[in-house]
Amino acid sequence: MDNFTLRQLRYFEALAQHGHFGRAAEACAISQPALSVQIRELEETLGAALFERNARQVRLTGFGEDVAAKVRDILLSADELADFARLSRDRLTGRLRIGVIPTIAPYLLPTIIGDLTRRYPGLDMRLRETLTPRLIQELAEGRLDTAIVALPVSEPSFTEVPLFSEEFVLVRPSADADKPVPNAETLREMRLLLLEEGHCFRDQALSFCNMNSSLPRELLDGSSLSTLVQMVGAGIGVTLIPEMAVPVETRSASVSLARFDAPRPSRRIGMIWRNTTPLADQLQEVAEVVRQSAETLAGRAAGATART
Amino acid sequence: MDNFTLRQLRYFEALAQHGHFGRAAEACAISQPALSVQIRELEETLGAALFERNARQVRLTGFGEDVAAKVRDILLSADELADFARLSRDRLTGRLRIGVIPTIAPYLLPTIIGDLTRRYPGLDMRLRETLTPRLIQELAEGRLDTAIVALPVSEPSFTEVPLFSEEFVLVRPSADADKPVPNAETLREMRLLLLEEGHCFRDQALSFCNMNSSLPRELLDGSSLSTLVQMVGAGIGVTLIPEMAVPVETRSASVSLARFDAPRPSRRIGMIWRNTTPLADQLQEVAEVVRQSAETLAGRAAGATART
DNA sequence: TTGTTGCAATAACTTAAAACTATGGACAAC
DNA sequence: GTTGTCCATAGTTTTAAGTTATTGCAACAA
Repeated sequence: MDNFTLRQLRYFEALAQHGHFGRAAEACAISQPALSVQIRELEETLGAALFERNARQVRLTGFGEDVAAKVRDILLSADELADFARLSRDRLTGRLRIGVIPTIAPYLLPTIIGDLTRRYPGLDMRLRETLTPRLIQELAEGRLDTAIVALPVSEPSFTEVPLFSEEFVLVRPSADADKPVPNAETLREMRLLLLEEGHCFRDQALSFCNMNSSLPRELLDGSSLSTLVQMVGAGIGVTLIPEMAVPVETRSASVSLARFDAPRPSRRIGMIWRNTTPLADQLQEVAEVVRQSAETLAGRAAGATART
Repeated sequence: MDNFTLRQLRYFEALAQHGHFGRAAEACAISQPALSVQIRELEETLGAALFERNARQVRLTGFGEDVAAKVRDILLSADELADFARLSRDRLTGRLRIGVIPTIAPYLLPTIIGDLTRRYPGLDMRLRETLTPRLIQELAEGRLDTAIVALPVSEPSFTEVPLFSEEFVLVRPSADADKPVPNAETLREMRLLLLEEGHCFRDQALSFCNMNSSLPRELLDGSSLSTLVQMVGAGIGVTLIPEMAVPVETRSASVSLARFDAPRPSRRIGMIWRNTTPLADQLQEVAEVVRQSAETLAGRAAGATART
């Protein structure tokens, strides 16, 4: 087996360079006998003499010269590894895999991508948009580093940190703009358009009306908030969308917005990660950046809602 | 400073591969706590977590994956070094720098180059032809590994091994073929052509006649044995050449050869190397190959002399 | 020859590193 | 709860690497 050590290779390089045991030892900050022993052991492991010692000088053998070239290569790679580690230390770097639910992703991502790359230059951000159960699964399997979802998730192996709350806004045809704002009960009488099954936002909306997802209802499910708003604009029914979606989704559709009276429906959005992730500290930082991005966005959204 | 060890890198690779401390430790033939400690120390040296440990599995972090790639590279280079050493062990390999004096080189080299490359495939042989003093200097300085010269050299720092003796043959014009063979005294009366100063063979020839090199003589010095023989052919004088040169140098010239009566002039040819060279064992082997090459050559030379 | 000097090797010993066994604590599964 | 798996920690022993002191060899000057 080849059990020489990196230390021996460093000593070897020093001796090859200085051609003198005493000075090479000094350069390595060890005593001359220590160097002699390590060089001898390296020669024994390799099975051939690396140096020719004579009374006036220490010189590499032909074999030693060949070895020296390879040793330089190894030590260079080792130093590069150390450098790489030093540069990565205490810094969020390399790959960061973030999962986001579909009712957040289109509105929040454009902002946070910019904010995060600005905050962490050189970060290789990989984004995944899918439904909560899959995000949870991928996070548990280590295929994601973190996810932005609606809280609570209640997985004991995950840490949750709240980011913000967002209220739900009623979207109804422009014609209804002057009608009174319905409450949870009256909403149940209306034709409520919802996202298809699996979206957490669907359940959150239903829960506001105290309705059960699995009850037989006359339903028209949309695959995205955008679709739902278009359907409302066509006079097919009403829907709820999260506040954050308002500026994007109601820009071009002829619909009217209405805010509920208290208790207003809302949901809490947060970040989750594995309890065991070594990135916990850095993810706390990321959460803070996301929180601020969302705050900025909410300000704009509120403005948009007010104008409508 | 970066003081991780190759051992830690090997353990790291095993753990990255197995994803399980117990099994990785087994693969490394150490106990599980030993592995845990070494991995922890590697992580401390690098300043960041390499693995995420949880109850069911051990998984590389993003940083760990980057490190794993670099570690593979380092370990590969280390293994290559070990392989290279193992292949070189006990085998004459790589560069071998041989010096030869000019009165031997043209006759011996063609044969021994062939014999040595046949005997040591992959040997990178580098030949140097020059006068003895320079060979000695270059050998002492480590710019040659060995030299083939006339013995004795009497350098206490060199080891000498005899290869063979060769007699000197008188070369005289064809017209003199039937004259009696001169002895040392009568030779002194003839016009003796010699190599220029610096060639050991010049001194060896002179010493046979009990003449001093520095004595004022009517001389015509040649720069090679070939030149001398041509001059003899032109009737300018007589010369001595070593037996080994006979087949090559007298092939085309119209000269006659004569062997002296006892005591015949001769010289001993041998190989020398630094006492301290680690190649001593291999050079002994080389000497044996050269000796046999010379023997073959001498047989042919004797045949040629007889025929003339 | 005979010190003397410079330098690497060796010896004897100490300190540091790495291994072992035994045990503890977290967590998932039953 | 209880059990089993698995990694971390503790305490101890073994091995590796370093120290100082000394020896031995070769070169050089007297």
